[in-house]
Amino acid sequence: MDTKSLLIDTATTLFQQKGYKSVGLTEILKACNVTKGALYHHFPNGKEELLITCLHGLNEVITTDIKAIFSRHLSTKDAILSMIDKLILNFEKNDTIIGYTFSSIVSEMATMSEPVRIACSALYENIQNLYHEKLLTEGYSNESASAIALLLTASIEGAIMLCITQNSATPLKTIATLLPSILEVNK
Amino acid sequence: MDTKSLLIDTATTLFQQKGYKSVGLTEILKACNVTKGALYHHFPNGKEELLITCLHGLNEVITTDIKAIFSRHLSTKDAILSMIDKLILNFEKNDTIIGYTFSSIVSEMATMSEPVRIACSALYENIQNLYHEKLLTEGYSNESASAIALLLTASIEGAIMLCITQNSATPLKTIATLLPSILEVNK
DNA sequence: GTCTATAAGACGATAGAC
DNA sequence: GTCTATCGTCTTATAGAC
Repeated sequence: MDTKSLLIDTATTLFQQKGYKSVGLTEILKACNVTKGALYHHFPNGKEELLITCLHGLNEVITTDIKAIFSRHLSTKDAILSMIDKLILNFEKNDTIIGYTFSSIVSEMATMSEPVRIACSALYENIQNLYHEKLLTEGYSNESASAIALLLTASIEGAIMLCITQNSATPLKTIATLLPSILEVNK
Repeated sequence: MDTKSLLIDTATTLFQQKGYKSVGLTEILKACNVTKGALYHHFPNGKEELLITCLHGLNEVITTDIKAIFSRHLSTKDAILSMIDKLILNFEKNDTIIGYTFSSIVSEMATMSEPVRIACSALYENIQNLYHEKLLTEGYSNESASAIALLLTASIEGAIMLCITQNSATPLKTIATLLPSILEVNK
């Protein structure tokens, strides 16, 4: 793998695990055996540019992943439940959720850096759009589809935060039992 | 106000606005005209001890606030809607939600410091207990009351994160339109 | 494109006077 | 209980050799 991709991959994982400020450049560099010179060659504007690139990459990963899950399940309900199952498995393996959430970065950086805020906003918008489209194919109205897409995004992100705080996957499991009825009622 | 309380109040606001790592000790000290010597007299273990004290204080503030709102509204539905209204007002005034959320601290610190994680966990548990009790008085079963309490906490915290990311109160407003039906269905 | 060495500053924390 | 001065350490970022 080329140096640039290696840097992005390593940094993405570390940022998701520890947040932005807690991860030093030296830590990223050590983790993938790259030196400062190389980093500043690929990212002239330094750490923040690296973070934003990571967020763009995450956008693509999440999109293709959700699309794949959605194509395997006809109903939004089954698709969402399968997504949450994957999150739970991910959490129980790594003690943190890598690859899906970026709440640490959002809450740490959204008020500090406008470019980062915009990148995070695009990511959430993207996820909600995927939910929205799936709901439309099931006959939901445009308004209720977008409202439910938002509720799904919010409750899943909130549940992930509770999981991290409690050190347990229970919150995600509980959410999974309640979401089906929400989907049915608002159809 | 005594120096210790002044430090706690100032630090609480700053931590909620900017997160933990982004706020330097010097910034807190300048904001309330206190010197390093005084801070380390009241908090010998430094910044992290100050944070944990802030979280404990936040716990009491949130508890009394939610209890007051709950006593003014008979149904959980009305109480929650009134709570969200207050969050929206808070957000539109300050561009950040001060006094209620601590998501920035959770996601930044939960994986980094075990004492902080425990303090955050206690805070969420407390909030969920308040919801839980209120739901019990309305005749919800014990299990469904605790499940809904969790969903309420998760979806509101998630919505706050979306508000911060999008720089708009719309996510909270949307959540408010959906929560009533969730409360009715699971009764 | 990658390396090392170094700059310049911020950080949390401490010591000792008052 | 509060003050100032200072200590190490860590941080991001740069300069210049290869």
